[in-house]
Amino acid sequence: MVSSSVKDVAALARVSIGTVSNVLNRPEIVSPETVERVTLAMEKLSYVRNEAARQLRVGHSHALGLITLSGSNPFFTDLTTAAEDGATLAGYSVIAGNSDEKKDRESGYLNLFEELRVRGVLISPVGNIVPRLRRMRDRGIPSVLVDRVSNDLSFSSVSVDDIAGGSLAVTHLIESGRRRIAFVGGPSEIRQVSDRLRGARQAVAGHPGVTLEAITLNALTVQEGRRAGEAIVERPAASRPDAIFAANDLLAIGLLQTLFMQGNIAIPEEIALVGYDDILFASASVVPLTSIRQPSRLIGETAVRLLLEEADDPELEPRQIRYQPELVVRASSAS
Amino acid sequence: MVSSSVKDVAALARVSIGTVSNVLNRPEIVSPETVERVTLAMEKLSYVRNEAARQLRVGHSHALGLITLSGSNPFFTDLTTAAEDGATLAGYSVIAGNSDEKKDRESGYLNLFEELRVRGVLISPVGNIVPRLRRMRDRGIPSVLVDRVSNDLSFSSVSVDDIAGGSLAVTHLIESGRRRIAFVGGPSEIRQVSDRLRGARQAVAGHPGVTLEAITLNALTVQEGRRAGEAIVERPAASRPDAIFAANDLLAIGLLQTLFMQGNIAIPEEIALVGYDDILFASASVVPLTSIRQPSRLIGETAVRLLLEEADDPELEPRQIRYQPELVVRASSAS
DNA sequence: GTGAAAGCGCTAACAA
DNA sequence: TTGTTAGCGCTTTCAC
Repeated sequence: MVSSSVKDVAALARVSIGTVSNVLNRPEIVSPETVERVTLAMEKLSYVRNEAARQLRVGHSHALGLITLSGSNPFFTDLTTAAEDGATLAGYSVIAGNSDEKKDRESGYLNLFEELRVRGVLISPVGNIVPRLRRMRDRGIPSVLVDRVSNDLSFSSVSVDDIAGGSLAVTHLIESGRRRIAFVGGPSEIRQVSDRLRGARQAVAGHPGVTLEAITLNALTVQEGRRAGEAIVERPAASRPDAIFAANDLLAIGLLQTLFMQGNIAIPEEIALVGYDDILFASASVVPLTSIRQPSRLIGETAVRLLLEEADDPELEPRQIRYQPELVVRASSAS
Repeated sequence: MVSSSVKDVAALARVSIGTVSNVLNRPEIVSPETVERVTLAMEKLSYVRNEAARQLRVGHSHALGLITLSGSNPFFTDLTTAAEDGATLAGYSVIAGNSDEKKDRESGYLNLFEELRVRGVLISPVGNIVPRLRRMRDRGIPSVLVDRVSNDLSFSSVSVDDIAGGSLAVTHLIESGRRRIAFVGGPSEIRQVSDRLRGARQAVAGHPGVTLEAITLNALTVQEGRRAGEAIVERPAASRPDAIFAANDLLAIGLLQTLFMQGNIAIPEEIALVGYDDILFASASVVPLTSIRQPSRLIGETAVRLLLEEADDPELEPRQIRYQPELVVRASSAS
């Protein structure tokens, strides 16, 4: 048995295929009896509309593309869930992919989204994809940046002030008496990372006695956090930092595993630790984690809203929405 | 500007559209020079194939549908990532959704997948969807169950022995001297939950002095774990369990938050705790969590492989693949 | 309120 | 090796 089409439904209901299409798309213009008859026929045949055919005809799909930096970071999974909820409400579905911070994965999803003629794309970019996005916009696929501002402001964005966040974290560390601060972060091409570092530098700038060391990793994962932790444990105690600001909570949890659980370094006494994102596990980690909270759901919902507005009206001026992060103090930094 | 089509490419390259299609799909049968010329034209026009049109023609898409129970449970996000990797290798993309353990969400995704004419679906079901899957299979969309066995074995599945897992957990608790055991689990319609409880019951059965209390929650989330924890804290100490087996790690972490961090109940001295899944955070939680490890990536990869094989050959007999779980002992249960 | 028919972009069978 | 053509299932004028 194979899928039935409008033609089969039309035959069974003894109407034309045009009418079937109408009950599908504008039931209000067809008489109640006909709607009834057609609906019945659809059920009898368990008809399911062929989205590809619909899309081929109308020119674009009912899907939104979303690319995040990670599929396992709770910050992004929350954001994704919120985006899905928002999209569903508006009658769209979202195809979510994650770049794992890799340019070729990012590019692969963009290809897919173009082939699929998605209605628009939400993206937290790795590389410099503005030219690519511009080309897509020219062909009718708008995009909005999530958790990131576009350099040239030619695209809408929904982000959180990462410079302020970095500053918030490090200021807190300095105010609790720390002097040798290390920033542990992922690849610096990722804007979120470089901005948080920038904020950290700003905070340090006003305090002559305070030093800031930047430790650069390959990714923002628990594994990489562990790696950084091992390197720190191996140092002589005197040359270790007395505080670490991790670019996200996953990193911080990795650090906790090697520093505290394996390395027996007292947190926060010997080293204070601040993470970023305030994921659900931050408060329940081995040493409850001080973190910078971001409104993940709000970002996802807002981004979908902006995107859909721009899909409906391509002439809309790009808008930059920026939320402020919030410091949540817990044991890992409470001296 | 609007997307260009094979027609535009053909015109620019001065070939027929059939030839353009051939360089797209079977470049080996067209002469190198022509390939060259057509490729150049494609680049010049930045042509992107219209997947909807291709799909309409060939009858099915290059996408696989995947429905998990949760988008925020690391067990499922790992499984999803593995499935994506496997699918990508085979030239497919995966559209991942999560039911949040809700039947209507599950059904919504199945509708979407049917409209999209995905090549097949991977699903960790909530309700009894076998009839629905059967209907889809009749229409050419095969499916394989993930993390779950079909009751009637008419579908392939890739799962982990949850009864063995539950038994493993509770046997461990009994052997470390616990007598009043509580099972904290989500909705019992979820097979994983009822099987883990079943395993727990089996373990208890052989030990006369041991009791098992089942506490049923609405979902397998950190929040619900907290809720269960609060209820236990409120009991007089004497009537509290001396061990808890949580149906997953998220629940266990929620329990840790209320029992240990708010309620000042010593873990494992007063209450031992065992979780399930061994997610990345289990080892770094406030009291490192004893857990039952499942091969999440292996499940995802294997499921994709089976699905693709069945998509290529619908006559294939269903296969049941079942992995064994593994106990990982950490501080939360080490008396 | 309903029907007839064109055409979206592509692939594949067949012809040249 | 390349070109021509039918047709996938749908939506949408335009008649009636």
